[in-house]
Amino acid sequence: MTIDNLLAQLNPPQREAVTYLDGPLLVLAGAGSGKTRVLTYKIAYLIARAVVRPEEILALTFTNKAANEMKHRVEQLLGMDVRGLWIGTFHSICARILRREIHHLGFQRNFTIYDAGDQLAQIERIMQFLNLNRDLVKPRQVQYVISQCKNKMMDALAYEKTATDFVSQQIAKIYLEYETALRRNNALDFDDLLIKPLQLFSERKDLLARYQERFKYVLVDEYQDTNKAQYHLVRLLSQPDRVICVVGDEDQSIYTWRGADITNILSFEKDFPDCRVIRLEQNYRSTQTILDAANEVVARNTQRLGKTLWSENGQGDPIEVIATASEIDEARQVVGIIAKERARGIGYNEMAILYRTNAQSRALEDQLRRTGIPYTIVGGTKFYERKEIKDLLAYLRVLVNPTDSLALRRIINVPARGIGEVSLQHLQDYADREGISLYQALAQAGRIEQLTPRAQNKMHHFISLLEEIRREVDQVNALEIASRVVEQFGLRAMYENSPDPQDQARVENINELLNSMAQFVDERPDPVDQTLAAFLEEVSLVTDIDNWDPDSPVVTLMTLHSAKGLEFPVVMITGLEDGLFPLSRSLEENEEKLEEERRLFYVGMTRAKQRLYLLWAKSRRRFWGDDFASQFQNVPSRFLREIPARFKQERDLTGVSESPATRFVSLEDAAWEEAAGTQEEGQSYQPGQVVVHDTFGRGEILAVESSRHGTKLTIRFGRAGVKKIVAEYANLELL
DNA sequence: ACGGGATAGCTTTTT
DNA sequence: GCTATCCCGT
Repeated sequence: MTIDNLLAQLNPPQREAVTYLDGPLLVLAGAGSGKTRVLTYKIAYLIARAVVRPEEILALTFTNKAANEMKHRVEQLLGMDVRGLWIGTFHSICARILRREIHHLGFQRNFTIYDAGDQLAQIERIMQFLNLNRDLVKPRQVQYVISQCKNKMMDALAYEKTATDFVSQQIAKIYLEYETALRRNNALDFDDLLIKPLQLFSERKDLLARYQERFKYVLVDEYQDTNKAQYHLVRLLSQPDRVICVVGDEDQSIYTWRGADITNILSFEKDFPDCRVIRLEQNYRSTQTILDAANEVVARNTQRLGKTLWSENGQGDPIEVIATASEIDEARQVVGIIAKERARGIGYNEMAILYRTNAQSRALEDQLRRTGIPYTIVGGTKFYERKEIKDLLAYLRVLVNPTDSLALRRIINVPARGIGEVSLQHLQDYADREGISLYQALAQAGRIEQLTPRAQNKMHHFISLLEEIRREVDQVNALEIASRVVEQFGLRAMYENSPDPQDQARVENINELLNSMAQFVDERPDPVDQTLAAFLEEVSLVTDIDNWDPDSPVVTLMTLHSAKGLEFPVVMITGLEDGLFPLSRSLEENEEKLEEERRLFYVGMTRAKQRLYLLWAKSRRRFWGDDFASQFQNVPSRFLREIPARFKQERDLTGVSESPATRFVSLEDAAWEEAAGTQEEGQSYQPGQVVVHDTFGRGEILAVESSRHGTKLTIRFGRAGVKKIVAEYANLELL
């Protein structure tokens, strides 16, 4: 395609964004305004005009899927291969840099990437080692603090200095130990992937200069969701010529909870005073009704640069707001909508069901399965978290990086081979004494006097087999290694002859992993790309959404977060209840949290091209609180009220749930319904009501939750803050 | 050393 | 309610 043809396909602001090359550029791209198009065309333009060569471009995206699509699109536009182009997520690009350079920081190139689960396991182990009571701080909390620190680029020593109270001092200790453990294991966690390159570049200016020289043009997608580390990385790599183009939408910033810093985009103009700002406000996706409604909602936020979307797609249908009695009824209504849309000629793959939390998929799934509607669930998957899969992966990790003691510990006695707690402790003591890794100690088991000959023997056998396979690791492909591991260590045999159906499922899962490895190998013609190391990197950085196939004829279920960047002709957003969406924590905390929830709602609404359905349930069973399965009484989400009446059509079906044939799924459910019903006979509470408490005074009910133990109310009092109160025991006066 | 039964803790969103 | 971990008897 010629450059002129290319540019002719863009509207004026898009064209300007593509061709502007005189300095830093900020593109504020509203939902559906062709942001991906601008990025791909810009890359194609840079190459076609020979401004830079493909290998001199660095493009950073939010998902691997986006990266792959953009790359294909660029190749299509140019009609040529762009192999050298650096395009990928921040994490994968950083991993790529580190695989080449990390030896400068004292790590080895074959480092392991720890996911959240590994992180947690490592923290738990350290806490055990330090003899710390789990009641003092929960491992989860420590993990959170460490991650937040890393996102702010605060290392363990710096954190230690700020730790004034006892608990933070303990966390600081764990943090310090955690860092040494990772170093010893030659492992990096997700946050390290972003931080280590920064460390590298600050220690080795020569390397920085090399990469700065290499990347003549830097592009960043979803700039509103970058954190401090990513921000610094981008700034660093775009120097000295500041040849940079960032694209983002502050209204779609939905990841501040994991360190994304909305000020990165809000103050881009301050960081690059001579930058050009281009707004893309024409939306090519949704109907005017959907856009207007979304605009009205998000306009309530204060943290924004501001823009107003418009489209030429016509008014379209009003937004349907449907009130249902329970999550089961809500799911039934969803099924009804799908059937109706099908009759109108909408395909299954053109519909999406979105929700705030993964747990909500369950009720929906039940109904879809029951009615035979084909569906797929994106995210929330725990495939890689299953025991048998983690075990197999741990074997593979040890083969690639024997110093990964976390992985080695996991498999040293799986399947049971007679290396128990005591022997393991002796082994560890020896390793500590000699200052060597657990793996090295294992190789010297014969020299450890404390071990019984029997244990020495078992260890010798185990390590010989590992070593034998390890010799092949770089010679043959990932699949071959894995199948050998499965066969020779008897990972499948462990479950194969069990009568337990769960064990049969484990066998299938192992087969499924081997299958995906076969596919991995098949997809890569070059043996260099088929290695085990490459596979392990892929599984740690690739997510569910990356493998999601938009053309498969099934309805898609996913969280609102996962839906970012996608679009569907028909979108259903479920669980629009105060306390669920927006989630109660954001209501109990501050206005900023609520604004983020609102942006999330905005993201959800703007996924819809033609029709948008918003559903809520008056009563919902949630696995939460002390009693794990309690029934919550809900009022509609405040977000629903924020949509002006002229854009919506409301249907109240809260009273029509009594169709006895399908009403109760089981006796047990009936009991729950009854439990929820009883309280309505006496005093009935509803979120939003104002009550007076003897000691706490006036307060507003935020949530009503009923379980075996009675009705529990979450109330925000003027002075005492948010409290949880059992209604039966408190003398509450309704106002 | 290992398997069975009791029990604690869990669910916000994810690269 | 589910599951991962703990505790105990063999």
